Amino acid sequence: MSNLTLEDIAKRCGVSRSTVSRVINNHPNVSDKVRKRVQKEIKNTGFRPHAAARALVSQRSWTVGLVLPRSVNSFFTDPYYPRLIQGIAQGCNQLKYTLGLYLITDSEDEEEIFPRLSRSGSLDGILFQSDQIGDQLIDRLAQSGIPLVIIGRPFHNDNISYIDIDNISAAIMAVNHLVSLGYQRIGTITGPLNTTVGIDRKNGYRQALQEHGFSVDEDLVVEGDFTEDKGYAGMLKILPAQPDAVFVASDQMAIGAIRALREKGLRVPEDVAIIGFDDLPLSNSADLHLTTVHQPVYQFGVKAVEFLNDLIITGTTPPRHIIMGTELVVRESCGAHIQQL
Amino acid sequence: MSNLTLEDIAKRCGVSRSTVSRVINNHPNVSDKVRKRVQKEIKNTGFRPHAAARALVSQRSWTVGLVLPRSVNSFFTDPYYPRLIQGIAQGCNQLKYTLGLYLITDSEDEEEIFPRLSRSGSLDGILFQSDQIGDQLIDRLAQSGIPLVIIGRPFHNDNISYIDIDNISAAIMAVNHLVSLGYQRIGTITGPLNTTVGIDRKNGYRQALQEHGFSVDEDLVVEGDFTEDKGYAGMLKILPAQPDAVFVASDQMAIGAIRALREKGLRVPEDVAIIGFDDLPLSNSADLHLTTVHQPVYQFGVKAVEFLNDLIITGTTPPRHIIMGTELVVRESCGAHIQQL
DNA sequence: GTGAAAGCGCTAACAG
DNA sequence: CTGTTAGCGCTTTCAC
Repeated sequence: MSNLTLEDIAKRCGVSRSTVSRVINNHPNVSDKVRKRVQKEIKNTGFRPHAAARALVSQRSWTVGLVLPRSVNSFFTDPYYPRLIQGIAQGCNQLKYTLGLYLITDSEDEEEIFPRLSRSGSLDGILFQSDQIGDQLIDRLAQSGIPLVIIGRPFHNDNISYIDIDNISAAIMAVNHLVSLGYQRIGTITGPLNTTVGIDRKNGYRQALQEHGFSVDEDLVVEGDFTEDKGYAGMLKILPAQPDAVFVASDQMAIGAIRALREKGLRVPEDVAIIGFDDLPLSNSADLHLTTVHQPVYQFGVKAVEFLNDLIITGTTPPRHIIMGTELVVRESCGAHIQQL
Repeated sequence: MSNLTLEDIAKRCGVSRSTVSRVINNHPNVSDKVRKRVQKEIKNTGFRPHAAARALVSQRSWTVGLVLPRSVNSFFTDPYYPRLIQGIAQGCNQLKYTLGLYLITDSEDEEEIFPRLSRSGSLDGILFQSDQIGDQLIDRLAQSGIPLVIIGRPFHNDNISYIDIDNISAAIMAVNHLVSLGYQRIGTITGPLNTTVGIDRKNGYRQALQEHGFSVDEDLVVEGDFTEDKGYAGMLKILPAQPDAVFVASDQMAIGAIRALREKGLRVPEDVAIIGFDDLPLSNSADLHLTTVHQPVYQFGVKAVEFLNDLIITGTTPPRHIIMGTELVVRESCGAHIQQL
């Protein structure tokens, strides 16, 4: 329908196409009278400037890419990603970017995606979910010079911009809380240990324990992958070691862990206290008042886009790191309310 | 990095830019010798044609948009959407489209998005999640002539292309199965009744009952919204009417419903049989062997993109409708295995 | 089989 | 304040 061009609008208004362009881009140098006339015509005709033409001449596509590697297998199982994507979408809306979504699915060679991402003119910048497998792709992208923000701390390459939460401190905070409540045998169900988030939270756990003079009992440490099933299985596996409290690296896993506990006839927090991580809406549902580390997922997404926009405008060097804070949300599953009686 | 142009490659190879263009686009009229030389140079330099320039001249952006209205509040709660998006992403990869994601978030006026979608040159076509609120946006989009496929049956406008599953037949199939197992008081927890999918599944339920000569007891019908919480609340609400079986319009709600049942000390399926809808991975987890209607969410997404691609190539008229099949997956929650003893 | 030339629709100097 | 002009990088006739 809208196959009008700048030229068409210009003719109808009896001005040149530059003037119309100026009106569209809010340049000051247009008389009010002409501006009004042109604006009216634009509105009446429903004219929209051609995106590709604009992108070509201005070398800005106003599109940013979000890359989610296939190893993010909790994508359709964990509410974390949808929430993150909502935040990112919101950030894009605010800054007038279009969001291009690049899910690397099983069948696609990760190699294949590089040309699509680096093709000049299609993306102003890239948001890339940190991931071990994708790390060499990240390096290539960084070298290509395209503005790039890694979501989460990347593996090898600290010489690159990223946004993350302080997972180590957050885990320490959680475990400290457990210690302060008097628990003696504190276990953990970790995230996947081929991700920095998994590693960092685990390290925080160890660090907190050590600071309090506890030794780390490896039987109390089980690797998970953020899925509920692994939370369930992890708790089953950890139970023989007789924990009195467990720091579970995601709420989704905590739900599985609590399910395992209940099936064994164990009560939360009386028999085993639980602290989760994420604080997504599900964490405080009817039968589950999970004490958890709140991370600002949505705001994190918004911020990531703002950060990327910064790099697009001001350049990618030197690399910068944004670390967002977390906070402990104390509800019932850690047993704090019992202690206060 | 890759600020090379066709012209640069041409020079290095001692040919014209037309020839390089031909090589890139696999035109036949290039001698093997030259083709090889150019291909090698492209590979060596890592040259990528400029997307915007290409889009401008060919009037194809190779991008399709996916629009998710804000009323889809189960977006970050129900695994359905992530799975659908995976399918769509896969379809896009196959057909070499980039996927543009348009989440309409609370704060954004739905009006505001129309210009972004209809801006010429940015999108080759649009996938739009059916939704009551968005329906007028759908009409405007359709009128603008852009290739458009609605995901799910739209509300008022049958004069538009859409892809859906046969929700009515699927619900009938589910309820028939319950009837054939001898249940007498079959209830339903519906989807949101401001969506066609919610309405259709409810109508299928009624229809099946009526075909078998059952009257529809309104106390056995409760409106839900696809979230687990509403499944939980819905079951609590329906319980006084003493159902012996309940058709729950989504697995996510079924999980909540079963939770409610268990809390009341009721067994599934002995006391109340349950059939869900979706058959996402969660439906067959450790403690939950849900009988459910399988819908091919992932393939549905792939198919939607293929359909859209068809419209892009062959034109949007006349509108076509694709209806994908579903099947009943009998597991334990409906009690069929007990009957067989 | 290959090159020259035109032009997609727009922005941004540069004149005036 | 406004118009003219020159491309942005590519595809595609049209000659040869």
